[in-house]
Parts: sequence; structure tokens; C-alpha cells
Amino acid sequence: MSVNFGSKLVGWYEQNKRHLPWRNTINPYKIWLSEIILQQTRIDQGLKYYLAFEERFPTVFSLAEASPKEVFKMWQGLGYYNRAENLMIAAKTIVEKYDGRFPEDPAELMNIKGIGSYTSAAIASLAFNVPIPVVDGNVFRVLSRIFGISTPINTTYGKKEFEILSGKLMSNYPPSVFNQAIMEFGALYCKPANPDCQHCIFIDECHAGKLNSVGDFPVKKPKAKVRNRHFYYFLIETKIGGLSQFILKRRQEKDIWKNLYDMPMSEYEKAIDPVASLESDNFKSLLGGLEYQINSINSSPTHLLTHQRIHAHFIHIIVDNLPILQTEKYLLLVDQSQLINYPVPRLIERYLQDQKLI
DNA sequence: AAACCGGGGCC
DNA sequence: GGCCCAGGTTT
Repeated sequence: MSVNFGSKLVGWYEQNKRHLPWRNTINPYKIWLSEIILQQTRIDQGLKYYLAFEERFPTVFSLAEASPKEVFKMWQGLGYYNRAENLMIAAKTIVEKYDGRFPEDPAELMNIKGIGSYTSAAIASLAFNVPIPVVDGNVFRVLSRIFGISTPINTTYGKKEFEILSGKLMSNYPPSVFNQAIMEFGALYCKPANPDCQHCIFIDECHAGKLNSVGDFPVKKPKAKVRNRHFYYFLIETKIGGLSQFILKRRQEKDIWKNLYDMPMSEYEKAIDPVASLESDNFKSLLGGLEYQINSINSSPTHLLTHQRIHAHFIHIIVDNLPILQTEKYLLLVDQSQLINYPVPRLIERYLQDQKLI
């Protein structure tokens, strides 16, 4: 089978390939441009964008000098807009660092913004005939079905396995032709849903086709879609006369709710007894050895975000003496009457409302 | 609502 | 060098 695969595939491709503008060239600029535009984009949608860019910016030099405003305008509707930003950065890199010539080495190409493992292999093989397999979603699908490979494709070892297999299959064929052929076959014939297996050139060999199990390939490891996080918040209250003040914290890290305010807390991977969170370094460094009383402990309903489930607990602590706030930790002491003025996540807002604090 | 799918970025 | 995430659009 391995012996036959390439010749059947390439033969099919020569007969059935679509004639697309970036197929009539070995100009690395145009190949790169088409690959960036077509990432996460269907050909019928991306084609008109490609043609517009090719006409307006026929060389990498012209693109390197383009105004961002114009590029973004031309990109409008394509989505994934940082591709457009990376496109401009990369064009400048090619001009300034590589004198306007794309490197042929895939590893070198990877240093360029927006070019990862797939795109580097595509440029190297399609423009320079470097014998390196491209592995995109089409390749995973075609090879997993035909060879009955159940290794999950969204794992490092899975990617490697498909890369090695495709590399073996492509030897003896021009890298540019073989790589385009396998992707084109996946796009036109071995489609994600309802492929026409009865009329497939590989019907006699295809593992999944024979078992009528194309829907089972490629295999993906179900990745934990939503992450569970357990937050133990310390609501520190101090009373001076009749006036209550609370410690808030501006969220600084690259995380959810960036630049909103919440309270000091400790996070755990698993649920714990809320009282045990008072043993955390975060809590100890906050209150030092100060005396405190626990006023209340509450748990909020699970708070749902797109990729996270927040299980929040609130420990309301009252201290007589003010702790010394470490300003570098973005802590601040806020009068109760001012709490309402701080932007907080909905989770925090609900809690403060439940506690009649705002 | 979930699938798609390459790159980025964090460890 | 490995793992997970976010990005918009389509199904």
C-alpha cells in the first residue's frame, strides 16, 4: 500500500486539482501570503482576499510599506485579525532581516511572526521543494482514515507519528506536488463529513472506508474543555469608629478579569475546607501575625466562563488593626461607601450585594 | 453550542 | 520542547 499510495494520490491530483493562483507559482511571497490568508479559512472565502492582496501588494516590499489601516481594511471579514498584524510584521522582517528573500530553511522560517510548523513546511516545500511533509487538518484526516491510525492528532506524539508517515510516503515524489496533492485530496474528496467513499480511489485500501467508519477518524483526545478553579477569597474588613474599610486588589496578572478588582485570595486546584485556606502563604503574608475574627464563610454558585468554572468561597475576616498593605501587590484599602465605584467581576459584585456591602 | 485549526506563549 | 489556550466564523 505504501508503495502505491503516492502514485495514486499524485495521479489523482494531476487530474482533479483546482487551478488556484498560488498553484501557478513558486514565488515564496505569494505562497506565504496564500497560506496566511487560508489559515482557518476556506478557499472559496479566502480566494478573493488573496487576489486583492496579490494585486495591491505584488511584492513583499510593497507589503512591508503598507499602512496598517489599509491592510486591516482589506482583511476585514476574514477573522483572526492578529494574522493581519503578523502579516505586516513578517513582511518587514523579510525585507529588513532577509533582504526581501524568504529563507528556505523551515527552522529559519519558524522565527518569523505568524509562521509556525505548518506554514514553514508549506513554504519550504511548495516554494523551494524542500522534502518536508506538511501536516494540516487534511493530512491528519486522510492518513488516519486510510491507514487506520487511532493515535490522537492533538498530541505531540500524534503529530510526530503523522509527520513521519507522511515523510515516508512522500519520498520519490516532488515535495511540492505530494504535499499539495494530499491536502487537496482531503479538501475535495476525503472530506470531514459525508465523503463519497464508494467512488474513492483508495476504496480497496482504506481502513476506515472498508469498515464504514470514516466518522471515527481522525481521533482526538478530548481535551479538558473547561478548567475548574477553586478560589478562596479573603474579604478583610477593618472598622475605625463606625466606618468599615475593605481590602481590594487590582488583578494584574495575565488571567481572567484583568484590571478588574477583587480581593486577596488563594487558589487551589481542588476544593478544600475554606478554613484551611487561612494557612496559605497568601493569607499569612497579608495579615502577618495580626489577630482576626472570622465573621462568615460563604460559597457562591459555580461561576461559568467560556473556558473556566470558578468555584468561589469567601471568608469574611474582621481585624482590629490595619495590616500594612504591600502596594506592589496592588492592594488598596477602600471605604465601604466607595466599593461601588470599583469595577469588579460579576462574581464579586454578587457576593458584595449578598453581604449588603454595596 | 460546538467544531474548526494553526500559532503563540507559558511552563 | 511540550502543552494548552484564544481567536472568529461556520455548521
